Amino acid sequence: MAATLREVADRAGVSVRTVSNVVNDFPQVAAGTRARVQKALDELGYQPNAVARTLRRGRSGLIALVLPELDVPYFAELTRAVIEQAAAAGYTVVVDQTDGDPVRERELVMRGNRAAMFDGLIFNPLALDGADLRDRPSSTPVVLLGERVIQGGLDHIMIDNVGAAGLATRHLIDLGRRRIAAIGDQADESRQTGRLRTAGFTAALRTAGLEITPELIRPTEFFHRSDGAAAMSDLLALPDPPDAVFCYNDLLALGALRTILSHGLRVPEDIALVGFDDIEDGRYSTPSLTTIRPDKTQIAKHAVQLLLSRLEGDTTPPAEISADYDLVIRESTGS
Amino acid sequence: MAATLREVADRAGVSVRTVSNVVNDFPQVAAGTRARVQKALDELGYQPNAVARTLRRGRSGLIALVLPELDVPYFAELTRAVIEQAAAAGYTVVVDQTDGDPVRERELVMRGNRAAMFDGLIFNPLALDGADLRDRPSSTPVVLLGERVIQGGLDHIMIDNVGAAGLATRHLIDLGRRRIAAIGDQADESRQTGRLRTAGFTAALRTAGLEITPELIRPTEFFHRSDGAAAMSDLLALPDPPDAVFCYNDLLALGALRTILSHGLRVPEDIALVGFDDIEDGRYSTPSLTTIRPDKTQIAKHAVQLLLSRLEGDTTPPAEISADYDLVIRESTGS
DNA sequence: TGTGAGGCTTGCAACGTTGCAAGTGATGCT
DNA sequence: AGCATCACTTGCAACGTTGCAAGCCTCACA
Repeated sequence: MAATLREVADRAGVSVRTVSNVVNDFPQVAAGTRARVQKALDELGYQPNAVARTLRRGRSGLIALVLPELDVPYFAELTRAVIEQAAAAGYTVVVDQTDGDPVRERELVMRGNRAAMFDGLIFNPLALDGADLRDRPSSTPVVLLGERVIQGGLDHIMIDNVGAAGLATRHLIDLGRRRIAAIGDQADESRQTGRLRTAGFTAALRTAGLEITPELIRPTEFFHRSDGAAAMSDLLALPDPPDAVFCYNDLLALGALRTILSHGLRVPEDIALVGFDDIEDGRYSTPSLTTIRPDKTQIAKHAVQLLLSRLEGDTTPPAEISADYDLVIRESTGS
Repeated sequence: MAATLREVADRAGVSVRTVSNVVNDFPQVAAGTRARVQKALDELGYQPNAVARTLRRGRSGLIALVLPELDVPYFAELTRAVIEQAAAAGYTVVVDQTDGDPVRERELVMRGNRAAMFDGLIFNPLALDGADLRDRPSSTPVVLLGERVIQGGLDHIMIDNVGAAGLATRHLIDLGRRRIAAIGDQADESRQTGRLRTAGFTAALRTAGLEITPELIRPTEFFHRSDGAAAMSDLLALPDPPDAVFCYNDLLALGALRTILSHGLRVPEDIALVGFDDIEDGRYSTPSLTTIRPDKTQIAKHAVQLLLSRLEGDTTPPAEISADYDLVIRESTGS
């Protein structure tokens, strides 16, 4: 098992170099020799050693996708899109999850191509910020995903969170709701997603001439179902509960939905609900979930293309690309 | 950037070998030399080249986890568990998804350690069977996950599907339900999961003296929400619809739930529902989902430990390990 | 002063592959 | 016959690392 070029060469009675030429389909090989070598290759079941090849060529054909949490549906769905895009370009994606742990993020991202065997990195940071990333010792190209504001210096694919949050909020306003809550604000300065969406939320309220009520803007530590359920409980305990809620992602919304229904209230009649991400779960909940749909395929496509162009030596200044999004209206706002 | 041992050695005025000794913390290095080398290492920001190291050492510290679909919550949650277990042992997991495509499965699994840079493989096949796998040319250790019956020859972690399906079915019988349906049977001989669960289902009915009604056993192509929704529509269109449904995974159950509720029926009053897998979604649906909970942590732990023991040269005969499971009763069967 | 031991450092080779440039032998042309 | 040409094949070196065993130097002791 595990034949090397050397062994194949001995069996075929040629030099190692000639076997390599056959394996790599170089034209300058006589038909007879090629056949003889091919026979030996088949008989020994030769498979090129990827590690040696990578060392020699300086390219592994692997790109790493580093995400906070794989079992968050948004990331799982994004991962699928990235794998598909990369496969189309002949690259294999390997995925790793950081749980947003700064130590782990740093470990994976900072040690560059020398340490890991990846040609490039697509990275959605939770804890690391621009300063951390700028002085990476490595020269492996990196493309960043997600909403953390990185002050320049690196390629970055994002969506317009302020605009998208505004769109979601306006939809609730247009339905005639006046006491609108938000779930998912984040106090922590380093978590930009929540802050940007809150900015869009309040801007939309202000534009509509509605009052901004701090008690209706609920922070959460994470964006999980349990956070949404807990925040919704708090909102329902208010003397004057909201008649609509904008949740900063679909998991929060699904958690909130569960809480609302278990209090005997109806969605959307009593409380209208909008989420964010358009994960599959939200299409099958009852009621199904109105949500902001970021174009995940586009995000993946941009990320992979940008990374590959860097791999091919593109040295244009770092790009900031905004992906499209739209509002998908479903039952939770009463379609 | 990307300093090599050679460059560090030149800067510190020592040999390459000595730098290597410092990097690897060999004791036989004089304190002064060590300090000087360490200084050079720091100044150049040296990071060992993992590819060269792997080539030399024959170990990469990477294990691959190959799964059908990453955006199926069960697999996403299992992935988290595997990553955690492997990290505890100092291994990094890279994940790849096959979509159950035999070509892709073969490509990833058959070309062995020579081709990929992984020390071992944890593989959940959908399409490949025992015969395919046995004559792998590679010597990379593999541990199989999932319910496909592999006729010996490889390590395999599974759960007792027949028993688990029987447990779920008995629960419905104990509730007094008499017209019990199943969703997720699979005609395709190669998809064992559905067949095993159907075996457990019918065995439980038979034991309880209930009749087996073929029209109540609905096959599906996949185990996705949409398959569950469609199958449930068919069941509701029967002249005499069921009063309980056992779905072969939670996604099927969530799809079925959506269909039931949208027909104005109640769960569990009109139809009781049991799923399988215990994904997080089922804990937050309304009603929450009664389900079979396989011990994912245990599966991951066994898989990683077995793989690592093979890596260390364990040559005991291939193991077949059954992981634990239990029944979690929630609202969908009326707790 | 010679010898051995011990502490520290080093050169060589190898992991398996491929780029480079040179090598071989046969063929064709003058 | 002599020489250039062509088609094909090959050896060497290198990618960056580490195992092995030898080497050097100093020091202690006789």
